[in-house]
Amino acid sequence: MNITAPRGTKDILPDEISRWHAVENLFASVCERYGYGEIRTPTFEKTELFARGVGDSTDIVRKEMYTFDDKAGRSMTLRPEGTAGIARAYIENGMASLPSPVKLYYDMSFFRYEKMQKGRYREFWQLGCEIFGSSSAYADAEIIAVLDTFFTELGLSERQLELGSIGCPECRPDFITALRAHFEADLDKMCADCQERFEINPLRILDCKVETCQPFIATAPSQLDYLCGACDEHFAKVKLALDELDITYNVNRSMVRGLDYYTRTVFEYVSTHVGTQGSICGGGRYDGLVEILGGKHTPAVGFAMGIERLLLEIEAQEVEFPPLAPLDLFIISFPDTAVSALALAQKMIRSGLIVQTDVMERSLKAQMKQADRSSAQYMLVFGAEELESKQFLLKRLSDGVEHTVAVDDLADYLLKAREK
RNA sequence: GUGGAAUUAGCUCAGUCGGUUAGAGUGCCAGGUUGUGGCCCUGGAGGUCGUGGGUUCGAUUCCCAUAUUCCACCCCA
Repeated sequence: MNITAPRGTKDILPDEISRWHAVENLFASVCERYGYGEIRTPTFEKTELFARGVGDSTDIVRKEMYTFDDKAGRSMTLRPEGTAGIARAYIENGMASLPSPVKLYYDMSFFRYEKMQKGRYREFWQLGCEIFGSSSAYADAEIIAVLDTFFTELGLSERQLELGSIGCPECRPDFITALRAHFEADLDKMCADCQERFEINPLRILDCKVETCQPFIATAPSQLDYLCGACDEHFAKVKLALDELDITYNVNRSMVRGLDYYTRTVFEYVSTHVGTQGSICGGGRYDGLVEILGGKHTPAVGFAMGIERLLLEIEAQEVEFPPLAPLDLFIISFPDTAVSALALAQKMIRSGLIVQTDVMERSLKAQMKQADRSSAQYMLVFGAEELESKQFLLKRLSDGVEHTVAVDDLADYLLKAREK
């Protein structure tokens, strides 16, 4: 083995791709029914976009980005997430002048330099949605409704939605002050990471999993108790809308987000099936992002869902997919009819059928075996006699029943056979 | 970034207490006579035992390094 795929990347082979297509096609279908349009942004952007948009203090920006200088010496970065690039595109393309709200969805791959684990890759795919221009809690509710419909139609019955609010620039400082006050006294009894978090971002202490820190975290105040009037009202409205939509959720009093741009509503779909990477999908409101990137103040809300993790979850929950369309016909030929068989296959394929014929110049028996393994519905042997008579003995592989069909009726016959 | 485990055929795995040509199942290819598959039988191809060093008369086996994957942290989708 000479050259291998770079660490953290992987090939998706035909065997697996049908599941990807099923997920991606369903997602597109659901999004379009909710009135979202697809957007694709560049694979790399100026580094500054992520430094500003995602946040300098985040792990993503500090240690996980694939950053390089291009030949003109400009710093570029492979996109580590989608929202910053989409917000940039929203501003740059004057989408603010489109009728509000602007609803977008995407299906793109992202890059983060992380240590490999199950459900965690260096190039990974996300499906996501964004709504720009609405500050209403109903936009938050709709974003979650999109996901609920998607999961329902996918057949993913087991799902857990964690919901919280991290407040806004008005009320978060008060909460952080309260957090610091709470932890300060016992800080020396907590882990080294937490002591560092205390300085950099006390919110992160709430995420700590070290055993000895738990007692202090359990008694810590919650952002939910420190929401300002407007944030509190917003959160209540989101919950009300979800109740009305029959979407169950668990109010999580200690949710934290890794990206700086989140405000107010945050949510996450979690699972126990995808290793320690419990989060399948995360999202929330980011009212400040467009402004941070130089646009007009534009409220927005969105989510991103990891396709690889979703597929792990699908497998764990044994979700069934509709089987692939089977081969309609396998044409078996002899050396003197092989070219005619190719032409016949071409004709059938252009009628919309799925057809294969031998391109190995194999023996009759080997072709029969190939036809069998291809799980074709029908096969026919195309020899000199058939070339002469223009009649084929069509054999149904499931039971061996044979019918004589004229060449001109072949396509119709097979198309009708599909309907059974 | 920290700690731990694994790595033998395309795939799933045996095995060698250091010793001739490293095995199985499955998959792949062909044959079992001339125009009809699945089952069965026979044969074949396919491995520098992850890679590079070291110890040794001799290493796939022991030691070190490195790569990759997995697990726990960390982080996130």
